[in-house]
Amino acid sequence: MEKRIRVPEPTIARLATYFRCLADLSDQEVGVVSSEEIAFRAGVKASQVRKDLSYFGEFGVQGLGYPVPRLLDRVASILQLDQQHRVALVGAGNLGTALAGFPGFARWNFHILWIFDSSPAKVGQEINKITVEPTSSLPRSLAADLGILAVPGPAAKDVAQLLVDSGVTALLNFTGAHLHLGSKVSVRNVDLTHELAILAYHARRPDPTPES
Amino acid sequence: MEKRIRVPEPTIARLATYFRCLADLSDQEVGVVSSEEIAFRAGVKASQVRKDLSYFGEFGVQGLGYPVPRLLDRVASILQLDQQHRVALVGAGNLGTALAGFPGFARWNFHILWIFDSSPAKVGQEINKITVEPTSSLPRSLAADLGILAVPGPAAKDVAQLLVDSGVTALLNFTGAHLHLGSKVSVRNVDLTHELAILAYHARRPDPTPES
DNA sequence: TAGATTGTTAATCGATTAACAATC
DNA sequence: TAGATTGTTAATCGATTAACAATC
Repeated sequence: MEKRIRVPEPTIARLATYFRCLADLSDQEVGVVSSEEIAFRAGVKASQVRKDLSYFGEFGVQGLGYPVPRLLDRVASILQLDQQHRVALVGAGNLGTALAGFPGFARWNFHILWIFDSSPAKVGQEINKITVEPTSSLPRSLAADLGILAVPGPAAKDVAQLLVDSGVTALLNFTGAHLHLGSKVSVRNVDLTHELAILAYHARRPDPTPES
Repeated sequence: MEKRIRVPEPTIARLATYFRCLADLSDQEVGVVSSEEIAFRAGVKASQVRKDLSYFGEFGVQGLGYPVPRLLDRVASILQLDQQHRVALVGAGNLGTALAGFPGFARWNFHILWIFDSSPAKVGQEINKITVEPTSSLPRSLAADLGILAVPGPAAKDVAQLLVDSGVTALLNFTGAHLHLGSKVSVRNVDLTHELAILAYHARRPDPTPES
């Protein structure tokens, strides 16, 4: 790799998949793995794997493959999974509460350290050892790098801005609202009704059988 | 539109966004809307909107725009949001319970009618008026078109197969596992740790300032 | 009619894939 | 060395965008 080329977003997403595969291989004490094997597990082409990795350096040994522990470390470092991430969660309804206890987060080094809700009934309660604070206490300096939005749709824009003003630079948005927060803030939207709608389009609709 | 051309997957995803915008416009009693306005609300280009719609027919009036009620109907029909969808949910943990009560679903015509869990402690409980049944009662004929997988990762593959054997043809998968279920079954993966990992990559990493 | 906006074609852009020289 | 697999280039593929004729 010579020039620092822009890394495609799909590459980043696949890197997370590779990370999971590599963690599995590492658990199984596999020492070396080929791009072919990673590709098979991740459901992509081998050349895709090599191309994706090549954006970040050369991690393999020709004729052999990739040393699992080393590659796992490197991928973790690229995704910054080798450092703790402090997460602020807004919305302590059913979804927010489920997210607060989501077992996968801790294993990937994500730690929800703040929970906010606007309902006085929720404020003061403990969820997963965290005391729920009033959303009205925002904005304030939070030392959080990530934020999760699990509030009702109409509140989304305001709460998102409160989080940004509190220093959060990346947001996971479950509200279905379209947020415009400027280019300094990354947003990933998880829209559950959208997902079901896409599935509804496909359900029972056999892929067009090419006739002729 | 003449030939039945393959519709790109991103187009389907955007259609769901347009649907939401159109529903908003309809609530506001707006009668006609331009591709420009839809595009602005959806965060895409106007030509993208027109291209996306053109895969399914001609819904606009030159010089004027699109009649909102008619277009809303048509988009709903394309996504099959004009008919009820029966959903089977497996996994009644925190996440599953939150999904069972997710307010957005009913509004989009998705109805969770079955909830399964493998834990005897959960079976027999009522969640949102639905009695939790044992996962071991699957497979059986379910009259569900969609399935939601909210079980722990290791159980994912088996439970997915049980749902498919029960007649489900589309699956929303929260387990993070990579499912291979053949081409007749659509799968959408929602992987929360992946999303956070992608955000972690971007957090505090200013977009590469071109330094020329 | 003049102005506006669609539907569609063609150009552009960017990502995926195949192919292969480098090399362990 | 012979066999294998990487890293990278070039070809392919598919989606986005711009442009504009059609037409309300």
